[in-house]
Amino acid sequence: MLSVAYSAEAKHLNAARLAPQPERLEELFCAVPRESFEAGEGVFWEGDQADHVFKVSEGVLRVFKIIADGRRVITGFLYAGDLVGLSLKDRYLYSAEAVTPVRLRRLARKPFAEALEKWPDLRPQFFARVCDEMATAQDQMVLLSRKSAEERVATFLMLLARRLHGCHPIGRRIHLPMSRLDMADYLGLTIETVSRTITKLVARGVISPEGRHDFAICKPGKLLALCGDGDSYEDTIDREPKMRQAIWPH
Amino acid sequence: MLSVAYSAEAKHLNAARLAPQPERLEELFCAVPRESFEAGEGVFWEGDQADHVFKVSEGVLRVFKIIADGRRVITGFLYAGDLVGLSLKDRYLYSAEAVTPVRLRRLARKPFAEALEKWPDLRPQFFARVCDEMATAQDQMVLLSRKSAEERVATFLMLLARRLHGCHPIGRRIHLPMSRLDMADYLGLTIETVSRTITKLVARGVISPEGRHDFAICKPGKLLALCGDGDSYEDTIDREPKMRQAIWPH
DNA sequence: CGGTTATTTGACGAGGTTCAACCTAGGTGG
DNA sequence: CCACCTAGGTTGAACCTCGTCAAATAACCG
Repeated sequence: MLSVAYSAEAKHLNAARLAPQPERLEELFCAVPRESFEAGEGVFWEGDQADHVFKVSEGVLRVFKIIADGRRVITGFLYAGDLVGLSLKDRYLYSAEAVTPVRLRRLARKPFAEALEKWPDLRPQFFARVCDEMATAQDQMVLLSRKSAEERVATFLMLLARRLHGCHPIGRRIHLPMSRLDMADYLGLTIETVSRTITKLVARGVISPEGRHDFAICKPGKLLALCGDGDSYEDTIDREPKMRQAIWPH
Repeated sequence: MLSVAYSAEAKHLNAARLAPQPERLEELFCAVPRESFEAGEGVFWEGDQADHVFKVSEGVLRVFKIIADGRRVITGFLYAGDLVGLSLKDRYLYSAEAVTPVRLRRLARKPFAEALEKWPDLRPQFFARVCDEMATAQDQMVLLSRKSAEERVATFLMLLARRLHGCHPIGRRIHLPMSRLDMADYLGLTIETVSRTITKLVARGVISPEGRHDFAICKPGKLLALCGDGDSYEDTIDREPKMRQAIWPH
């Protein structure tokens, strides 16, 4: 935890002192060896002492919570380069499991926090990561709160497309490493609804299946429109009066 | 307020010198005057340059996003003592409006960031705030993703009860300053469903209305059970085997 | 007191879930 | 090399929760 950082003993700084100053947050992790996890294997569990911060180096991780009756909510999928366990205090708020075979680097919280104290340049980078995490969480709240099944699936596909090849996923293929159940638990739907929605998108020629876990995006514009994010300019103008009524009921 | 007294005195003593080191993050805000907003008034808008950080000093704020068709998602309600605009980069990710008449203090981002650099003691406090924000966001994702209308409303009431008087809301009254529409947009429901659900809870004697915006919690245990969080210890143990099966489908 | 807005209540329908059957791919063993 | 087996995925039909539309009621404000 950050609060212990500035009172750290010298011995905790040893590793850091020997290492050159990292230029980027990610480089902190280069010193430690990589650990491997098989698909389905757990990395840590909700409620565990949050001793470590992780950097995914290969593969995909799912992060989730369980509530009554065993209902599961996947709050995110993490890809190579993503950091896990940043915005935590003493306990993990969620569990993490490997979706695919995963390799990751583990850094104890203490040296991580010490590095942040020692090298101020790292702090904005750290902060930016946390902000991204927050922004993602907010988008997910929007999705879960107000989007239809179709919009949810479209948004998810768009998200993966963007992650895999920048902002112009035209005609590109996307790979869905996770099961339909994972998707469902991420999108707040059931596997059946996810499956049906995908079928519908395929039928309309928006995407085209290339095996069960790969799709080609045939109509990226259409897919974007289906996300329901309403970021087109005309839309904004057209709905202004209606919005005012809805937003400011006073 | 204590923090006001501290600030005034310290400022006097250190007139021409460096500002005094604030003991707490919140005290940073004591120097600036309070601004007032009427109910329904906007404080900042999604997409605006994120120049300031705010501390609510009185009243309740709602924080929300708008998507296509004017659909609104309220991502949070902020009460006295809460900080707004912490986990942001250059632009606000959401809009903020006053639910009730609000008084708040505004601090420019730059001095805020400088204070964080200058006084390391503030950083863990800042970090803790951000973590709480994240934890809240995750709980909200769980609510929106997997909870029934009844569970959502119960969770909301419980949240307010806890905020108003600690962890034991037995027999206590809660005040809902926001409209049913606000509640609906926060819980991912419609006003009608919110209304009906409340009516049902009243009919079952779980809560009892005292005007439209005040309720007494008659059966806090029952209300807690209705939240669907399954956070009782026995529950966790009992469902362990079932969970494992659900979590690792491989 | 009258007009306005928020909330409640009712009837109905749609979107999504549930339950169940079926299909498909990938792995295993004969 | 093929048949079988199994887990994951798809499809169908009934059901149900919640959303929609409409009207009634209750609080609010001048």
